[in-house]
Amino acid sequence: MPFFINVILPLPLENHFTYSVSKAEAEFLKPGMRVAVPFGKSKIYTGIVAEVHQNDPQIYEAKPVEQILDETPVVTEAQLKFWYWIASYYMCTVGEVLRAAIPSAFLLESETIVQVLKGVSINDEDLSDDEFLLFEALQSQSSMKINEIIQLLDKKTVLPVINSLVEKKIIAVNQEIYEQYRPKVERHVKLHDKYSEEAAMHQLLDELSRAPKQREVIFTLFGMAAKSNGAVKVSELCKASNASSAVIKALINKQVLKEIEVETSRIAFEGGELSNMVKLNDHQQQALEEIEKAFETEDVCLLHGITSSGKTEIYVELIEKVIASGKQVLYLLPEIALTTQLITRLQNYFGEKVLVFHSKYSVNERVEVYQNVLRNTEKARIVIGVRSSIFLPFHDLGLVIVDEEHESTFKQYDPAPRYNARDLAVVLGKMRDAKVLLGSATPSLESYFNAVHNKYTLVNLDRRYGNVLLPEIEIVDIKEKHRKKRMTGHFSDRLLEEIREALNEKEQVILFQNRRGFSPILECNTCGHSPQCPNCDVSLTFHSHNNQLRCHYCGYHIAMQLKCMACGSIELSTKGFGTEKVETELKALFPGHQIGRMDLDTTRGKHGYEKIISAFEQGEIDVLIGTQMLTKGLDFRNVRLVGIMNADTLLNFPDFRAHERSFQLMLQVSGRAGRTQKRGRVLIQTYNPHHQIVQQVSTNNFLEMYREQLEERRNYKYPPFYRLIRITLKGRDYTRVNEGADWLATSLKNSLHENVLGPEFPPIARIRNEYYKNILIKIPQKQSLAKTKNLVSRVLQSFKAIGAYRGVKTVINVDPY
DNA sequence: AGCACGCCGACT
DNA sequence: GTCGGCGTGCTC
Repeated sequence: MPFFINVILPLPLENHFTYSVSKAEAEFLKPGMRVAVPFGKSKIYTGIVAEVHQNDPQIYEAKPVEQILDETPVVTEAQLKFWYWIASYYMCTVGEVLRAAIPSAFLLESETIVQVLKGVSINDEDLSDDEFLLFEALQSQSSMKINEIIQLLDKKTVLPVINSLVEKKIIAVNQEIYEQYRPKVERHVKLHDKYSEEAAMHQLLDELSRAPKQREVIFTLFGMAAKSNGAVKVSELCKASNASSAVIKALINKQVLKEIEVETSRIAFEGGELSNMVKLNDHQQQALEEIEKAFETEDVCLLHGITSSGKTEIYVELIEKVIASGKQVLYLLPEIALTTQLITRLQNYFGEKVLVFHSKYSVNERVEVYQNVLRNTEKARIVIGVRSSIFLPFHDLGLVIVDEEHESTFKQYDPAPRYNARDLAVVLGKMRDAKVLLGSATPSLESYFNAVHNKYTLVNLDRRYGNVLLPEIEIVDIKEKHRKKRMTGHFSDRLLEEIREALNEKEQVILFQNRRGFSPILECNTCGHSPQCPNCDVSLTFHSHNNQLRCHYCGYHIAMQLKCMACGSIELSTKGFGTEKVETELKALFPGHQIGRMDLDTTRGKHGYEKIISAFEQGEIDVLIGTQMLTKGLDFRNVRLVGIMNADTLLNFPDFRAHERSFQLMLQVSGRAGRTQKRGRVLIQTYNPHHQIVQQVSTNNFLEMYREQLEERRNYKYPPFYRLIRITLKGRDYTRVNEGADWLATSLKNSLHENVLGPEFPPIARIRNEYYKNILIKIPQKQSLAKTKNLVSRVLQSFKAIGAYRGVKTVINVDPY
């Protein structure tokens, strides 16, 4: 009886694919192993074995697997189960989950390689120009990839050329599979074995008497090798002996030194003293005890601890106990780059038991982290990571901590799977019998609701560490200030006064300006026209540092215009304001002080953030202007004043979570002020000083915000009372998108009635020349989630079958955030 | 998602 | 008349 395997391919395809294997292979293969399989006419993909079975697929003939890539599974059965859950909940394919879940270096893809056959003689006249060009190129390069050929011939369809040459028996094509992961090797050298005898050694030194540099190297090597059993890193030897690598190379050539390559880890913890456990204060101790007590019977706990109340120390205590019991800990953070301070702290406590899983890590680094977790090594006791680390192959997970659980970056927006790592943490916790701790100074309404309704246990921590006072929050009515002419650019007299005072006392200031999306746009004073992006429905924004007009959505840019593009007038002005504008104004107002800016533009590059942050920490920057990224986890000691330039842009955002977000954001920024004994001050500039959210921020009244917003959510049927599924339609053809959206909404309304909203154009209805339209489905608590999703899939399937709506793509987002 | 096969416009 | 564009359908 023949054997088969079902394979998950990293593609957005619903079906599973069956391949045939031999009996021996069937016995060897286990779910979770990688196999290379042919797919389609010419491609080879890496897939994960989902099942080994003997059910012959009657309707087609299964192809044999190309190659087995693993000796042991790289994906555990528990992970597979988790993947299927995710695919079903977030309405995507398992293949898409696979893509997101394992490091891309694990997924080798085939590359077609073209080579000239040996000993062919050709007749020029038999070949077309392109064929000849390719043949010529292959004379010098021996092999070429398809992409290279496309570049060489400068056209898209090169296959006919290749096929023709294959037919003429001039070239051959091969599939090559690349193992992308390469272990990192370091060059070490040691003394050649023949010098182990003392006599030989003396002779060598005599021989080298006329080569002082080389002698020096040998002596240095002695000194170093004593400590490291023989072999020494080349780079270190160079440094220590002050010799160039040429000297060492000469010694290697003379066979005095022997070169060896040592595999090393890219993710090693680089030394550093371990610090002792911090002593918890009474409030922290109490919170810790409450959490531990809750975990005796409950699975999920929400820690509501105000900013700088010392949540991290509580985490550390919990982690300590969990790893002592031999289990693993996952610590999820919204953005790693912004929390280097926290990572350093944890590494100081736990040393090399901590692994970090970064979005900016290279593929190789990711593979190493993954493999350490898979092998359950000593390094992988604690993993700190961003949302994707929820997919790591934990063996024995004891605790998942989701820090800053309200953060929207836990939700993946694009591509599928559009998962929320915070929610998945709770699911994973259930599946793996691990405890889950959600922590935040400003919990999300959803989590707080769950806590209030006894789904989670709520633990409060409302005292700042060291009893630091909460900052004093002052609201500045800029409408009033404008009327009284007390504004200088975007600064009110109050704000300027406070900045001046802080600077005089050599203290630092943070100014918060929401998103660069509100950067200045160019506007003609004569006709009011402002330059638009040709591909998207947005105005181009002005960037002064390179004097460009830029689209944030597609990257389109043109040089700054001197004349209005519509009427030719030269009277142009910039409207709206972003971080750049604030910076310019401030520099003019405080010429003697260092002013820094932190936003997407200035933090580009691998160490962008760190540079700015450390410059601020070192006091090289007096005033730091920034966007959202300032709000997270940074702990600056000397910040006296935080200014929120304009609260209204936040509040008026067209989203049902806008108010909740504004509250969270403003409170988080405020938390940056006065983290030491001296009381900090926060100034909020707004046109709506009586807005309830602004008021609630100023009185730090989370509960009132929670109750009020919850009431709105109830009234307008939003989470946590209703669950949401958003369907986005997009396509190049405006009419098709429109009509398709109408059809889809109508069909859904047939069964779901008033709980289908839209279709509506999103705020930006066209991006990269594609038109967008949204349909929102609201699911009441008592309505079955699974049944609703089933219905949605069925309707979508019929939609895709309608010819008139061809070219309209649909995107499903479950629990949009 | 890719990629091949198939049908219509701008060139030799 | 072909070359080369993109639109449709399939992939175990």
